[in-house]
Amino acid sequence: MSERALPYRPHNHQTCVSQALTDAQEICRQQNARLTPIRERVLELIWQSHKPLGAYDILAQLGAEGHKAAPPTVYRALDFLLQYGLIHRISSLNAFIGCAHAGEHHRSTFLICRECGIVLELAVDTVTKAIEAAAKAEAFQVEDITLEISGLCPSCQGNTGHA
Amino acid sequence: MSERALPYRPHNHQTCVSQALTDAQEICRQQNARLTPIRERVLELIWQSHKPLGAYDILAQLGAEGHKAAPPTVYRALDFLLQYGLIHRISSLNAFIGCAHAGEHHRSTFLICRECGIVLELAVDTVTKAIEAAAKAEAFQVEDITLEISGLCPSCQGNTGHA
DNA sequence: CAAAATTTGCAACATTATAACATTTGCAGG
DNA sequence: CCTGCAAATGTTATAATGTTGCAAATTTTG
Ligand SMILES: [Zn+2]
Ligand SMILES: [Zn+2]
Ligand SMILES: [Zn+2]
Ligand SMILES: [Zn+2]
Repeated sequence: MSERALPYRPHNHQTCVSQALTDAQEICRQQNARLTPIRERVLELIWQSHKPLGAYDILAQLGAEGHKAAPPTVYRALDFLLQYGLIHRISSLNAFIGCAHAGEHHRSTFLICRECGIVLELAVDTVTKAIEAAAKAEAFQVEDITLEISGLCPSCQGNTGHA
Repeated sequence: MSERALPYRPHNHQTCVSQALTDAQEICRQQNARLTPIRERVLELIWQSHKPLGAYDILAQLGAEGHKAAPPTVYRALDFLLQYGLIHRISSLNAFIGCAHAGEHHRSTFLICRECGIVLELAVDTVTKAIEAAAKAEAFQVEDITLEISGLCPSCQGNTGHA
């Protein structure tokens, strides 16, 4: 698996998309899961940028390209993609983003730029360890961690809207 | 400020409520903010348990006690309480919970029991430090942290629904 | 091919949150 | 007191997000 580009900087994003789709196909094949056309298309739409996409944005884009779908179609595709770890849900934004570590067991940290909207997904072991230690100290059994950090990405610092 | 009771174990919860309301009054007085009857009542309703409360639950309870309010009334009260750090929003649940550290500058970690719904708010320095270090390593400027851990609280472990 | 299971279509509905504008309330200056 | 402003609340409507239930189509299995 090749190194991923940093989302903030200009890069050949088509590579990100292709890689994500290829990985998804492989992951689904290994688990006998059916990456149907709709599911694959939704995944591709989510990967169209490094900004999270809302369910109704997906719905609108599907509609614009002729496939007039209803909400359940989109939510079911999203459920599938979540289940197989191909996307993540960003709770603080009610939106979805492609997983940058699909296939790898990981706990994610999301750095969300409030200015440009780009999200960087990290899997930092020290953070996970600190969180799990804190939970353990309270005898709490961790199942799922939602860690979303809002702020300014490197590109947007200094670009304070005084223009 | 006295030590707080652990929410999982039986305790005189009225003490939690009284303390929260007293603290809120003091905090608002210091900042020349008006803790109006509606705002205070919403805060009290949120503190009625250690489980997060949805905006429409609040709305229903206000209605049940004669004050037939509309959504904006509740959301405005919630905005006020959020602004002055008297409550927190739990993004993963679309619900609100009383702040256990009102008046203290802190970064919160929420331990959310999926079984009983009780939420424990922690302010653990090692976690905060690890997160800030991870963000700094990416040159990301942190403004807000959402950290919500879902799992089983001590009381609910073992109570696996085979009854 | 036929039965079973999964996936999709579709209509209605539920929940959460906000916009826009009118009215009331609290408070300061005259 | 009362007048005028700003903050807070009331009211109505609507937007945004997410779910239920059932029917039709598709895929898998035997
Ligand atoms: Zn890219
Ligand atoms: Zn940015
Ligand atoms: Zn209590
Ligand atoms: Zn519990």
